[in-house]
Amino acid sequence: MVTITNKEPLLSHNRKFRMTRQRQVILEEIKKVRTHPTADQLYEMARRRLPHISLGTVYRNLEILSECGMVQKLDLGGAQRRFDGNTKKHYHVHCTRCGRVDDVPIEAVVKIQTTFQGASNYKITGHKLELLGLCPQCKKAKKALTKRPGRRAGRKSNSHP
Amino acid sequence: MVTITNKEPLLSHNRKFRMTRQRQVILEEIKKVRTHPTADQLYEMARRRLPHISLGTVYRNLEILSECGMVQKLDLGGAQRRFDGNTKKHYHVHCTRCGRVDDVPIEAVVKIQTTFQGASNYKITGHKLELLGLCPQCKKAKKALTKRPGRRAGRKSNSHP
DNA sequence: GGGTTATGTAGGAATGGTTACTATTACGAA
DNA sequence: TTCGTAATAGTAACCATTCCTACATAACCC
Ligand SMILES: [Mn+2]
Ligand SMILES: [Mn+2]
Ligand SMILES: [Zn+2]
Ligand SMILES: [Zn+2]
Repeated sequence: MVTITNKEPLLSHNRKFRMTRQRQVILEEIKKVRTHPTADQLYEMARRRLPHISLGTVYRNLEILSECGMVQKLDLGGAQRRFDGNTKKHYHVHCTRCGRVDDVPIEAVVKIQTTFQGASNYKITGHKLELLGLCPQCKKAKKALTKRPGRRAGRKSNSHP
Repeated sequence: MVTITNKEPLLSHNRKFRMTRQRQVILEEIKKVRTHPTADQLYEMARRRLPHISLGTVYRNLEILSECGMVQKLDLGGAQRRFDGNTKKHYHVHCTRCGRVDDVPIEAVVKIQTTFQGASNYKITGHKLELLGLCPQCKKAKKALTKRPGRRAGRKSNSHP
């Protein structure tokens, strides 16, 4: 269980933000899960506690919270952006069958950047690595039935059971 | 200069497509550049030769051409998808300052996947690696003037001079 | 060739995630 | 409390992408 202080204001550069009830709830909800939810998944989660919160508020606060380093904005390929309550740099695995996203508990390999340093005329300063594969569930499903493996993952189908 | 046959039909699985004038022009234009253009950049390029072509036609044909393996669809982070006339698997560098995208002429490192094979309970089957850095132009600009380094790259600002 | 059906085409309309705007409300300092 | 500012809910606008539909063309059979 994660407890977040709601007394001191958030800081971003030299701008300070209030910790409002909505912002607090969004932050608590994203810290609660490991599912890398999308903005509208978080909207649904927050709405269970604040039925009048609006989707725009969720988007705006996720932007602010990531600006303050309290959450991480993920830009994995695909239509919808995802958010991560874990702010440490880490890699992700993306299930190619159901769309689920999980952490890969290995620290960032900076050696990758040095490997590629001379390969182009760019000065390499960072990298983004995303692993692709099959989650445990889909491994089993794939092994069992060799039917057509479920067409492209629907928009809201990557809930973690 | 790249010449593409327009006599034999394109094949995708067991579906065959005609090589229409529009499709031909789009293919020629993307093969002509190394800039990884977006769909509407290609629309502008094609429009210089076919003033009546529509944006939807460009999207549809890029989809078809990538399905046939004649072009590559790139899903780098960011709003707009990019397309690549080079169909071989290769890595890309993304300039964090101007948004330009270039090739990294190093073949795909499959070792990456084996490194991460046991790190999660996923079966790793692929990976996406994107390098970030400063292009030659922006290296110079950064060194010369330490002014504010140009806000986030505008939508149509990454033309290669 | 003539007729018929399947498939592809171009352009415009619709979709959906995201952001921007506006009137109203909540907060915090004086 | 009062005043000034930031945040909110609700809604409209935005824009990349996808879908729809009337029309055209190819393929097929006879
Ligand atoms: Mn994570
Ligand atoms: Mn390329
Ligand atoms: Zn899965
Ligand atoms: Zn640059």
